[in-house]
Amino acid sequence: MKVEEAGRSGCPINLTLEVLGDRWSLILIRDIMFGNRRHFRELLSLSDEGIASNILADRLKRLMERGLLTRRDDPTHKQKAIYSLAEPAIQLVPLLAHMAAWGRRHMPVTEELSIRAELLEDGGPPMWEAFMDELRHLHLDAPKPARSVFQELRQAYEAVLAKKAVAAGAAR
Amino acid sequence: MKVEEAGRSGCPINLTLEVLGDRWSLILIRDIMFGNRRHFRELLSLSDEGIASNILADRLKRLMERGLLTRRDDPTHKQKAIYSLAEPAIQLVPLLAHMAAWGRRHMPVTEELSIRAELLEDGGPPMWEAFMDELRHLHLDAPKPARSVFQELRQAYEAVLAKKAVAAGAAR
DNA sequence: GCTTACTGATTGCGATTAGCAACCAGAGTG
DNA sequence: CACTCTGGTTGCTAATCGCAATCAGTAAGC
Repeated sequence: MKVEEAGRSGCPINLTLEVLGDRWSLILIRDIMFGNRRHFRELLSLSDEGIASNILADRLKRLMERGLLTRRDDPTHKQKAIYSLAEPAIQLVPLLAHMAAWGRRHMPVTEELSIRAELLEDGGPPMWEAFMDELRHLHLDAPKPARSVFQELRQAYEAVLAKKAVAAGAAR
Repeated sequence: MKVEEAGRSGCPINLTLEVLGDRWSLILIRDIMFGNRRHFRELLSLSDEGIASNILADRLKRLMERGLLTRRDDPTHKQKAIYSLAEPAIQLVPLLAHMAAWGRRHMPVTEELSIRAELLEDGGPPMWEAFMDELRHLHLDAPKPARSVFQELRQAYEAVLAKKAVAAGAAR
């Protein structure tokens, strides 16, 4: 039982790490943000990294307590919940873009999983802002913006998959 | 004994998290980077967050294995080691700047510990680049750049401390 | 109305990790 | 010689991780 949780220090980097400094929180936010996974089962079974259900439940709870996620009932199913990004989580877009850019440069990433990172890096802050506006539409009740970064990312991802399929076919 | 460590997925965000996704690695890099702490004891006893010596030893080893830090002997003391940032770690500057900016906006930070974050945020990419050049001088063998972001940050930090001391004196 | 599948979780349990405290040997200092 | 400082290591306990099994409530098919 946690008695208090005042944090180890008032340093902004430390405090950010106390919220996001584990191996799953940002993975979850990534999946909700870029994969638009809004239900428990989607996050559980579509997870590339294979999160366990108890860890998922725990992280969702923690992220809600810290104000990064919100949860509401799904009207189509009385037991279904919809998880949404709160504004602080939406503002992680630049951070995630930088993280992805760093990983792409220094880690053995796969092409299809890093094409979106490349796009986001090239797009820079204007693209991030557009994406954040779109997320505010999808997760908060903001109006729908003209540009859909979400669609741009998806199309680029599918183009790579298609290209790889062609290459695999030619090699046969 | 770890048999293999191929990673959970080839996603750049995931791979970055596998290296930096814990509560101490980035704290260490922050202290080496912004505090210029280069020895084990400095990192151990000047740590605001109070890292334990075994955790420190483990993280230093891990970060060296992953290519983020290097270690060399200190010529002034045969038992002393000097830890330096490698290029991949230096390239974390923008990431840390964004992390600090996010923390400053969404977490209960203290003024004196966030003034440097504010400066780095306002300075933007040009300041980050200048800082990275300076780090390459301090940690690799690059030439000394004209601008010293390090000094700018330190002066701002000390100015806040001085201001707080005056305020405390006036309140007495 | 009965079965079957799916919903967001919870529980049990072994393995790993975190973190505190004590300790260590080698090196320099007075 | 005694003392301090160096980068660590060891032992121990508590917390956390992560897999598998399980759960009760809901909806849909028949």
